[in-house]
Amino acid sequence: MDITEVVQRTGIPASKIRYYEEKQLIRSTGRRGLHRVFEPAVLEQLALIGLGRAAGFTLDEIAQMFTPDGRPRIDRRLLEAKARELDDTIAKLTKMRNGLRHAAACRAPSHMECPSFRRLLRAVASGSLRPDERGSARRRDRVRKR
Amino acid sequence: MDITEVVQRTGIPASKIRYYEEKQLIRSTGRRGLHRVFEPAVLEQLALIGLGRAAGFTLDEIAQMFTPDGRPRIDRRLLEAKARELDDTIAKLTKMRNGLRHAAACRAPSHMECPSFRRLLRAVASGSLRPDERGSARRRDRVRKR
DNA sequence: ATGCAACCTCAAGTCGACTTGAGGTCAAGG
DNA sequence: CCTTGACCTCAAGTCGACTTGAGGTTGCAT
Repeated sequence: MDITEVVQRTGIPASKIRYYEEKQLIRSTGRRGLHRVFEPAVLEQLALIGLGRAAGFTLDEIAQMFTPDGRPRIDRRLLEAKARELDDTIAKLTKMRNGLRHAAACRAPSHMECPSFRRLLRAVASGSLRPDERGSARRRDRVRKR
Repeated sequence: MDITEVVQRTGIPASKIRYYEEKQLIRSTGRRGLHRVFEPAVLEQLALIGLGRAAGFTLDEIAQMFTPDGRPRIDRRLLEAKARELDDTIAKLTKMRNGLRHAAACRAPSHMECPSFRRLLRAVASGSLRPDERGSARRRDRVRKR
């Protein structure tokens, strides 16, 4: 497979694919002339990277978790730690989603009158006031506006 | 409350608080001389912003969802859309976490032999190959390394 | 009244993750 | 054989979200 096919099958721009290769997150298996040649497995690897990014991990963290051929690294401690970060993130997101959903549905005149929304505020204020002190999943970056 | 107290109670650096004010995500209610004065409610608002960021929303998106005093905006359509983005993100994260957790626990000699991990790969490759085409939660940004 | 730590502003810098552009090479179709 | 369009490299630019630093002002304890 050449890079164009990878682009077509994944929707990921070529520049990003080259960048990932440069960063050692994936590998091209050879060249036809100048042109990179990829194994089909790269499709799965790219999807995995996408998932990792969506999960809030940095490229460096993803590089730590998986080898450039998409297999998980053997460091079980690290893997379990990352899983726990995700637990934490998932819990937060769930809280947030419930709050949003409720705010969207609620018919209270002002949302401050809505006990459910106030409950979210209290939970947020008590639980996660301090920003993640230690190694939770990382923040996301800028919007892709096409 | 002056900014120092907000810093102490939230753990958020003053620079960030000023930045959020500049960006209209929060408001200081006055000045004592030069010094900003904040209402206690700002603590909840900051926590809410933190939650939003952790959920992968950009500051602009958060500004859209909440007023500078921390109340949800009335646009129920938008709020529900954001909630759905979160559903999607949560589903991905859960998949990822399960994969990671399994990889950490699994005793298979190579992870490629592990049916459970291969199932993750297949799911990832089929489901989320195309990067979020439209308005899902956004990527996170750089690591804070202290 | 005086000092000075702590606040202020505003511009510039940083960081991760990419994208863009200039300039060059080459595989493949005509 | 000769285009030509798609690919290549490498440097520089961009974007969001902050942080840092220089230079200035001031609430408040002594």
